[in-house]
Amino acid sequence: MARPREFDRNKALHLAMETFWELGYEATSTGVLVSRMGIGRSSLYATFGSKEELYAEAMDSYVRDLRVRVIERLEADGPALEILEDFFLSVAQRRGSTDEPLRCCMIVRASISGTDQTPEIRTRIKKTIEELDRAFFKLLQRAREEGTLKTNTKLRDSARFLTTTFQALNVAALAGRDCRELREIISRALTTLD
Amino acid sequence: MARPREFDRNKALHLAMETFWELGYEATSTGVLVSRMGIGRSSLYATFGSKEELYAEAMDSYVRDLRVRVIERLEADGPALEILEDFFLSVAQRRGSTDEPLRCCMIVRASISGTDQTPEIRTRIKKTIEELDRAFFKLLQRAREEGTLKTNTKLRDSARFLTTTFQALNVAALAGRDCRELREIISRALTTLD
DNA sequence: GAGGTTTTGGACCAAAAGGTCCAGAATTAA
DNA sequence: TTAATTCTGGACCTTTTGGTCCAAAACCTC
Repeated sequence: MARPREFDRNKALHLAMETFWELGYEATSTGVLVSRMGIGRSSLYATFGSKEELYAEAMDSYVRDLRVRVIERLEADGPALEILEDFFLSVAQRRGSTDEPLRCCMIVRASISGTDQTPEIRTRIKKTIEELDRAFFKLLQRAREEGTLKTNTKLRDSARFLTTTFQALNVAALAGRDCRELREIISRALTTLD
Repeated sequence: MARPREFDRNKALHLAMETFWELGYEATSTGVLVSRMGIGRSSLYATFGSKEELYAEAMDSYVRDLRVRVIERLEADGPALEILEDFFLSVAQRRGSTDEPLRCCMIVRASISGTDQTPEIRTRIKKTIEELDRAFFKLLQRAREEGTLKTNTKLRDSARFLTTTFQALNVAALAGRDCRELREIISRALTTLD
C-alpha cells in the first residue's frame, strides 16, 4: 500500500529482547533500545507501541528461544535420565564459563523485579514456568516407562523441583558459585528423583 | 560543637534499607528515599554521600537484619535437624502468606541485577553467602554430633545446597508457587542430607 | 549574648527519561 | 504523474532523575 518498513521486525524484536535480557527492564532506556535495534525512535513507537509493550513482546521472543534451547532439548530422543543429566550439566558448564556474559534468565528476573509487573507479564511468567514443569514431567514419565526411574514419588512434584533447580542454578551462578559447586547442586537435586 | 542532626541516622538508614528492599536499586529514586526516610535532600547527601553509598550501607543494614532473622535462628539451642526443618517451613509459611508483601531478598536481587554491580556490592554478596553457608554447615555439624545425621556426604556441599535452596524458595515464591509447593521443595531438599 | 559550626529545607541544575510531532522520503494504486 | 499512504529521522516536549547550593536555623562554647 505505502512505504514499506525498512527493517526486519523480527530481527529488531530479537535485538530488543537481547537488550532487555542483558540489562533488565528498568536499566534499558529507550535510547539504548533505539541504538541497539538500529532503528529510529519513531519507528520503534510506531511498530511496538511503547517500551512496556515492546518488553512484553521481547519476553515472548525470549520464551520462544527458551523453548528451543531448553524444552526441545528435553524432548530429544534417547535415555531420559541421561538427557536430563546432560541438560543440567550443560547449564552448569555454560554458567561456569567466564567468557560468556552470564545473563540472568528473563523469567527469573521478571519474577523478582516487582516493579515491572503488569498482569500480562505475570501471566507470561506463570505460563512459562508451567511449560517447564510440563517438559520435565514428560521426561520423567519417559524415564519411568523406560524403567530407569523406579519410584513412587509424585512426578509432578519432581518436575516442579527440577524447574526450581534450573532457576536456582542461574541465581547461584550469578551469586558467584563456580562450576564445581553448580555440579554438586545438580547431582544432589537429581538424587531426589528416586 | 554545632547544630546536631535532627534525625536518627540508624532509623533513617533502616527506612532506606526497607525502601531498597521493596523496590530495588534502580526503581528507588532519591525522591522516594527522601520522603520515606523523612529527611531532607541535603541531609541525605550530607549524611550518606550518594545514592550508591546509601545503597551499600542499606545492604549492610539488611545483612545485619538477616543475621538476626536467619543465622541466629540456626544457632539456637535444640535438635539441629528440627531447627533446620522449622526454619525452612517458616520460610515457606511466610512466603506463601498473601498478606505479606513478599519482597525479594536483597542479596538475590543484587546478585541478579548486573547493573548496580560495584565491586563493593559484589564483595558484600559473596561474604553474605559464605556466612549463610557457614551457618548451615555448623548446624549440620551439630546434627552429626547429635547422631541425628549419620552420613558421609560432605557437609560443606550440603551447606551450600541449603543456601541455594533458601534462595531458590524465594525465587519460587515470587514466581507464584504456593505454600504447598514450597513445602514439597523443602522436604525434597532435606532428604538429600542423608 | 556572640562567634563559630553544622544541619536544614527548598530552590535550583543539568542530564536523561519516555514519548510525540512533523516535514520529507519511499512506496503502491490509479 | 499523481494521489494516497506509510515509514523515517530528528527536533522537540514534559517529567523525572541524581545531585548541588545557599540562606536561615539550631546548637555548643566561650
